[in-house]
Amino acid sequence: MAMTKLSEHVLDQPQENSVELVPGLAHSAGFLINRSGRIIRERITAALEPLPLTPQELGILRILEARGPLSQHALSRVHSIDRTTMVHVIDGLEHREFVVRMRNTSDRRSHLVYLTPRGRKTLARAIKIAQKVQDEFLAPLSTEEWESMRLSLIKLLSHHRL
Amino acid sequence: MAMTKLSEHVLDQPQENSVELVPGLAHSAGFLINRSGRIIRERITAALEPLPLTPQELGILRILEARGPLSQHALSRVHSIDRTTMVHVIDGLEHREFVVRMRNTSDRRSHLVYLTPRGRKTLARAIKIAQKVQDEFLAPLSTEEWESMRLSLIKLLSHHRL
DNA sequence: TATTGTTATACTCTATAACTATA
DNA sequence: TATAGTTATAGAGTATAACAATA
Repeated sequence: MAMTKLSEHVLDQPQENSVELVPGLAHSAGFLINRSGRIIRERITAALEPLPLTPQELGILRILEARGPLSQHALSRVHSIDRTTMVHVIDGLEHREFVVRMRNTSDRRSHLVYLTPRGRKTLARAIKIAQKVQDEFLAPLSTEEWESMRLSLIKLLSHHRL
Repeated sequence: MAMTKLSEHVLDQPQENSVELVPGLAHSAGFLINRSGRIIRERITAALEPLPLTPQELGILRILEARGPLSQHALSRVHSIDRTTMVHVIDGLEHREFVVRMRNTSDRRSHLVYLTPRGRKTLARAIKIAQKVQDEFLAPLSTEEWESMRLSLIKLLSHHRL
């Protein structure tokens, strides 16, 4: 359980809310986005732990569901991690029987990664759990506020081609 | 230089833009926020490298400037990292003479961390550099769009007390 | 020659546990 | 007893370099 404990630190010292008291940080995109990202990532990590699945693995299962079987290298490009990192991630998923590697018959250098039925089932559960955490996290925003923020984030990602 | 290379991976394979092609991820707050956070963090990391300063260290210098001298433990609470991690961070900043530790005369267990003149000068340079990276990162958004997103992020952070 | 997957290795960031000095 | 700082250690996540198999 290598969860960080971002929440507990400050909860008992609410007067030290860094956003309110450090004006510069309240205007820093890097601070605001990364701090928010850390909070939701921690919560999703904790919520998915019993499956067990990490947020990163959830992302990979989602890509496989949407795009069908992919080679490890293609998967690592879509997911923006190094192919050497992907080896270990797929090792873990295969060990839990959420995916299987199969030789690509048309290019025997590559392995195609397939979702297993068990992987699909776990994916469905994980999506529900992540959705619930997300709803709680986004609770302070109106539907319109989140939709506006979501579209802005997609604009940023599209523009920077990632 | 242990920078990740999020940009380069996909730039030569633009058709594999994961946001556009994986519908589930385009609605995932965790994915969108963390991916955006990673991009801006990488860019600020690269831009601050010559100072040298990390984004995390920049945050600490900003807190010290806004709040005055703080103990390491107080600083670790405001910045939401463990006090044992803070030891190493302050070690690094002190080694570059951006801060100094001084015994707190009213509680001799604690060290107060002070910004040095050199630290202030570096902070000023770093803020300018980070601002430029931020402006480039936010370029696809209108002023109103970023302001709306900024207020939403602050709402999220305030609500979750971090 | 170039690419895919792999292994070995290392770096960064973070945490936990146990210690010392002080309260 | 409790807290501040420290040290030693470990884990997660990521990268680079070198290699074998295949194209």
